[in-house]
Amino acid sequence: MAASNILEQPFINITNIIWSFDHTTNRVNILLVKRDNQPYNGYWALPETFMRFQESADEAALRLVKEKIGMALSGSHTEQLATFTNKLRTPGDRTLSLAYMTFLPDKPQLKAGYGASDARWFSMGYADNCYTFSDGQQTFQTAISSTETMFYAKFAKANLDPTKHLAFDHEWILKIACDRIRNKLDYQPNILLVLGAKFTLKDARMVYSPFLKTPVNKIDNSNFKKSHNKLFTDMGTTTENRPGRPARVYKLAAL
Amino acid sequence: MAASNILEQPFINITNIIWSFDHTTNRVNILLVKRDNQPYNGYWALPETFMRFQESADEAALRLVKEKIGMALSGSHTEQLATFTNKLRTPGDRTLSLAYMTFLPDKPQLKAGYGASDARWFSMGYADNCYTFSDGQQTFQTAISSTETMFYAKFAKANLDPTKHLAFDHEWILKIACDRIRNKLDYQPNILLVLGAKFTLKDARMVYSPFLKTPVNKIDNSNFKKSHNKLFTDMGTTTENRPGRPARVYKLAAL
DNA sequence: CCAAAAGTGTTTTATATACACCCATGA
DNA sequence: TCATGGGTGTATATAAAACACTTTTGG
Repeated sequence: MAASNILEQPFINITNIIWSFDHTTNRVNILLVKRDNQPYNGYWALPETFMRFQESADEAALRLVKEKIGMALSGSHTEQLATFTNKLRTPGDRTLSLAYMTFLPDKPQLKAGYGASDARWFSMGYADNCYTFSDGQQTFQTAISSTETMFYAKFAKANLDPTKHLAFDHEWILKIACDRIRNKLDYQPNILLVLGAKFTLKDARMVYSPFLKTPVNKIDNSNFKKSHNKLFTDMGTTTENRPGRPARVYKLAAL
Repeated sequence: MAASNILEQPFINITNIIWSFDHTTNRVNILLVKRDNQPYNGYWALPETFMRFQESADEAALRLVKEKIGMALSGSHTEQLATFTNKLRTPGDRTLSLAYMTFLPDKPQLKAGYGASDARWFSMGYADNCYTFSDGQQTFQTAISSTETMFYAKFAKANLDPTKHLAFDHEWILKIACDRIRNKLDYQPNILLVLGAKFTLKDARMVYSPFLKTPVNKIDNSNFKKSHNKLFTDMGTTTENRPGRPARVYKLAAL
């Protein structure tokens, strides 16, 4: 595609990291799509859309969720991550990405199609230097580089294998996303919205686990409750048919 | 792929909050310019520029600094704040702002001109609900609203007085900026770059003071040192000709 | 009554706050 | 040697971490 428009400004792209939680595997997930167009044809990538003239970026992010998963959400589930404008991030044309994160209250089945050849949930894990996302067959990981310049310097030189790497700078964007969520875990854990309206403390610890790179049973429930009870509101008790004392349920406290 | 038509995507604007420190008044300052074109002609505003096709947003922010103050800076003095895309933020045309912050190592004299009818330093203070910025004649303040929707709802209805209010949503952008700096004061106080290469603990406390909404002498030097010494590197002692023990000087520790 | 799941309490340790005291310099 | 500016130390309060213990359910 040839540059450019009259204004000589880059294209504006919305990139959305869509988070969910699988209550059977107790794992945090993100949505990845397999690209069906150039550039990076055949690569897995974060869902993207171009921004339209008569919408805000937040609205575009929500439209993307509706297009990909057919789920209408309120703005309270979406937040801005950052804007990525490095010149090396797109081959050929200049495109900048406004990155958002959406926290789905459940994990819907994915329909095929919608402009991509495939769309799947990838469950989150962690390694020493990075976070991992796997669908059982393929595993991708967040960028290792710690600074933007380091990342793009490597990135521009590399010829990426589509079975090991995501399209564009999406491994960098994902790194920024995971770091951001981790930093907000102790004062504004919006990531818990993936648990739906109510959750138990164990649910919450299972969400925290990969971000803290700590197994769930290593996160002490007593201490966890004490340090986070300002963030949660008690909503009563569950009635589940299983051995053991029923757990209390909480919701995120209003800021 | 759509979007190559300029009518289908908003304009991209770079807004830069340029911070400095006045060593005679011991006050933190920001640069404001008086607009000389529509919209908001005659209003004071944050410095802005349109983004060019062959530059990153970070480069555009640095170009803006060079145009406004004639100072060539490295990227390490600039950081991204957020991107503002609300539909109500610009009358008529849709324009989104990529907001950056630049921390100048000193406070240069401002030359007139450069596309604005005036450009001045405004020194920072604080009131109960907001931060204030004054040049001695006029005082502007950061937005009072606590959420984005609240701010823009009020903003769209108001007919703003140019002697009391900044152009566009700049009072909101400034609020986000001050809040961000405040939050990072205890783990990544880049705002201290306004003090130049070296600074004393008292200098640092004078920068912290308005963000914490606390008078300098209420910030205990002993405790301040203990809780921030991981962030600072000792660089020796000053030799100033004034009564009192010479202060140690520090620089920001490398992350 | 036992095992499983969850919640409570206590001790230890680290960090934050308040405040008293000591040191180095110029006049 | 005194006032001024700056650094050091201690005692107290508060919060974090580790871990032992009690409660509630199903079988």
